[in-house]
Amino acid sequence: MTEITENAAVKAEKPSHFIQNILRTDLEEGNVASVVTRFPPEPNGYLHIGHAKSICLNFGMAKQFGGACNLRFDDTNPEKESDEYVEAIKRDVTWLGFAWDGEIRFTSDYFDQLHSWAIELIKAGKAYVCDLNADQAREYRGTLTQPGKNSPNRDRSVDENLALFEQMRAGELEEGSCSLRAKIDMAAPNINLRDPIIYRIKKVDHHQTGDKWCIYPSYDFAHGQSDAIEGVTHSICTLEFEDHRPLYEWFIANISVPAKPKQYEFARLNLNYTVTSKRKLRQLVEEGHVEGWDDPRMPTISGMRRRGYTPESLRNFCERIGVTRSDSMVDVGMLEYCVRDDLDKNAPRAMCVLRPLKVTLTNYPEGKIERLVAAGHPNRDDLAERELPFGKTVFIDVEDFREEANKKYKRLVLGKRVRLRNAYVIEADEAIKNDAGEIIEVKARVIENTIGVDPEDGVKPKGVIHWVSADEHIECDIRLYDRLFNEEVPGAADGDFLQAINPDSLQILRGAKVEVSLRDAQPASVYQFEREGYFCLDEQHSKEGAPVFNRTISLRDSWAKMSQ
RNA sequence: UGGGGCGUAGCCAAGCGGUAAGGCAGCGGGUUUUGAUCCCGUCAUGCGAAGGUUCGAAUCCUUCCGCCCCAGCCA
Repeated sequence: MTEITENAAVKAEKPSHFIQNILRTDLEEGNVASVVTRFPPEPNGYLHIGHAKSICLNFGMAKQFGGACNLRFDDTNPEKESDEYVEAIKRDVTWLGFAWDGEIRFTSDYFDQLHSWAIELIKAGKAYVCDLNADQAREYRGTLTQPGKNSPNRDRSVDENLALFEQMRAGELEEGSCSLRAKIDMAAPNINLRDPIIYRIKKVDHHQTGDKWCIYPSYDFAHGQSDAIEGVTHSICTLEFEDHRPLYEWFIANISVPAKPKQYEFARLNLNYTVTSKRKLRQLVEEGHVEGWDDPRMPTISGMRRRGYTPESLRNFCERIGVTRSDSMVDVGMLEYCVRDDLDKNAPRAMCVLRPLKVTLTNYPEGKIERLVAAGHPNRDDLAERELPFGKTVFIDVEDFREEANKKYKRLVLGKRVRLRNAYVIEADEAIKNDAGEIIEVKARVIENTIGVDPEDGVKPKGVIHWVSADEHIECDIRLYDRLFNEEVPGAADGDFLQAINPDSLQILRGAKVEVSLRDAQPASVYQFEREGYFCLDEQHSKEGAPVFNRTISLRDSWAKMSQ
């Protein structure tokens, strides 16, 4: 009874997407015994939010349908790849909350098999060594509207092809001088079928296989066959590979592979005000526009992790945006919502004054320190309470005091009352200024007996502001982040995405004051600094006794909206 | 102008011939010792456009329009 109701509710809340429909149908009709997917990154850069969508999809489908998902490094181009990236990718996938089936796989694990399948194609008269160089090959390929011309070497004998391919393998031929091509159709309207290159000479060491090979298979030749070797049933990739599907199927049909995997495509993630292209992200790193791949402003998994985004929030985001075949541009506001949603529920609360203004409580006894207690979270009693030392001098934020203000301003105003969160109601009497006319201190009074209750005289405080004890607190730096780009589609305007970089994406505040309960804060835990936002310790910049906090994201701020 | 895809609200996205789900954003209101959270309400006579079929069309047919991808020995 309950189950039926719950299932019905779940169904109404979250309809299935087309990949789920395909998997369910294939399982029901017995087309596959179980589902096997794979996440196939090339280790040539760090994973970003777009990869998170693919990871959640591939691992998520395996999990939902009781199947398996492999992690396979698609390492067919040693020139661009490195072990640093494979380590980072493993770390990121794990952090996101997924576990791959069995051992890590590498396409390079299959180089021997792939090589013998290439020979199989040659023997079947379906592949040949072509002597055209890259420029010539381009000319022979034709254009989008004109068919290509056959290579002069297209009808070489099997024996000659075998001998030549062996020479390629043995390193006897120069890089670029020739290649192994599949013999399909130079007049095919789909350019991918115009005798695609399946093996090329690259005399470079490989991060996994060392100097064993000087020829490497192309993506097209390696991917589907690797899927077949691993028993992948559903090879899920992005839309730009759609035109490659006929080629994927051609190889599977013409080679003695152990299984017949199928390729399905979905739309990659586009996020506004964000760049999700490994090439561009690498450029930001290499040209020093950011601190590194894990800079908190980067949309990389490692950057978001350092920023304080949680695995749960990212998974939820990927769940919410859906999986379709239509190009879309998701609003970053959706991501921000997911981050706030998770953090609001789970982040312990604390107080931190970002821009300190000294407040002296003239009627409070000199030297007296009260140990007040505050909840760890307003809606959860399972999070530990914390102790707040309260004394004669406190810091509040400069933004929270005005000499005069209209009724909409719900903070401290001269002659008016405000509540110090988790503490007393106070009333401001005087603003002390320096020679430049800047307010450097506020003299105020504590209204007695106002811990947990309103003032006895019936004059209620206008609002609630946060504060930190001047006697006991921790000095820290705060790093505030804003979007890295000012344009919705960076570079769409003049073609150069670097021109769209937001010069104010990082703002550092020195000398902020955070409450003492954060003495042992760890980088992995995110706190809500009440009324300000969510923050976490930055492991790169923090030093012993000199913590630095990253603002993960601000709180929603309707005041900022109405006051502008 | 070849081939392959995609068009449902500002942004995602259900819907698959029976009279437009849900979420984000926005707007209005309530609760609140965070201007947060939470709660309530509101937000497409309309589904890229025009014709057609049908008692009935976002769903079927025709034509048109727009956008994306493909001419690496990258993936």
